Amino acid sequence: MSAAAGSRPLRADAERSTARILAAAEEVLAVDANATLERIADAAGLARATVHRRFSSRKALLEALTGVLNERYVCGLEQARVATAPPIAALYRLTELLFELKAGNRAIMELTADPATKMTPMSPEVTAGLELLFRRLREAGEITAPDPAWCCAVYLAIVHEAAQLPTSSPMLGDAAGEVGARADLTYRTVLGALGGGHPHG
Amino acid sequence: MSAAAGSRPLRADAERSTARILAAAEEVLAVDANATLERIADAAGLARATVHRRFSSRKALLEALTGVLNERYVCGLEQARVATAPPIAALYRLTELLFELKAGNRAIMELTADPATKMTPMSPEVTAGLELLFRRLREAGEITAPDPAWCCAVYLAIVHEAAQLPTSSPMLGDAAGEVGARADLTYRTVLGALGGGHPHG
DNA sequence: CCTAAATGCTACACGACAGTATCATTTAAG
DNA sequence: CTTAAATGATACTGTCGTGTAGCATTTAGG
Repeated sequence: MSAAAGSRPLRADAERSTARILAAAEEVLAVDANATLERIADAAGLARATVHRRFSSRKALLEALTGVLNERYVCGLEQARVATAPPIAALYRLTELLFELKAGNRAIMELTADPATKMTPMSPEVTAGLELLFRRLREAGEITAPDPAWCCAVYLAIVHEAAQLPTSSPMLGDAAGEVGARADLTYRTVLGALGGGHPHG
Repeated sequence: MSAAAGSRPLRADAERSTARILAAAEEVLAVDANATLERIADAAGLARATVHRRFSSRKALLEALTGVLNERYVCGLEQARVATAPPIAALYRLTELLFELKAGNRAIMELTADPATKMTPMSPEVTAGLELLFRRLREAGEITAPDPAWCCAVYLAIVHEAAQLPTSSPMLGDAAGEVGARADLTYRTVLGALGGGHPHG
């Protein structure tokens, strides 16, 4: 669990602090990407100095945070059996997991990449997993869009929009609970967007 | 054309300065939403002091910029005859216009709204026009999604993604030029996403 | 219990940026 | 041409956020 395994093992409470800081950062930065370290410290119930003790700089904190997010994506990709399960099932499962893990936080992923390079904030592992999924979807005839990169972009964009959709929307009407309804909507929308044969659910 | 018609008519060169500043701001802020006023001034070929003369504060500049963007949207909605033309044709025309006018700059629109309120940066007029279009699309049976707000969100998200798609993508293969190909892709993707009957082009 | 680690708190240095002011110079417009 | 507006350049102020340091206190862990 430790953020950096390079140094001596941290004490138990210190480890908890890092976890609380990362959680607070995720929560605060999701609302305001330029939030102060002090705001994050407050949300974590800690002093700003402690934040600086666990993370040498703001940049370091952001990188650690994107690391956590990437881990979640990887976890989701594994659980969804993106490489082995029937691709439609994998897509559905992955979508559910993304909403459960609240990994749909697109804004946070773009905090690390500096404005100049515009590099992808997602790890190559995650990108590869997602592209594999959409390649398999295409080979199975579930979608027609030939470019995995485009598929990923559309998928993540729709996940983001579905996550921000107000609970009162008629798009989330029946059946399952909060996350289930959003996942369902995302699933159907993405398949339609990428040329799936299901015109509707 | 003047940003604020409240005061005496500006001299011709001053008016040009404001225009150049707004153009530079649009260009620079599209890359880095937190760019300095000095960077904007440099891009406009003006001194930072001049920026402060034409716009009383950074906030004022941002508001003026979103105003310009909103005007473009309104212009596009009018030209596309969103209220009167056959809805599919209006959607296609509007999409073309958005790419021509480079109005797809989603990031800039979110600069005005402070993180707390999370209000929509688009003017009610634009929102109403877009929702009208999607309501008409639904009534015409072109899409099935019942929530206009969801339709708008998905539409704008896909426009944004299509705008960022690299020119080398196989999704932009044949037929028309740059903007035409992106508009075409957006059009097909959106209809599919919202439950349109066209599984592919 | 005892030691070392971790934290809270305060103060401070440093840099970045917004905004203001002044003056000389250029430029539009009558 | 003549006047007033607009600009460039420079300097200055004030604020905010990051990062550092020191000290007293609390807490984990042997």
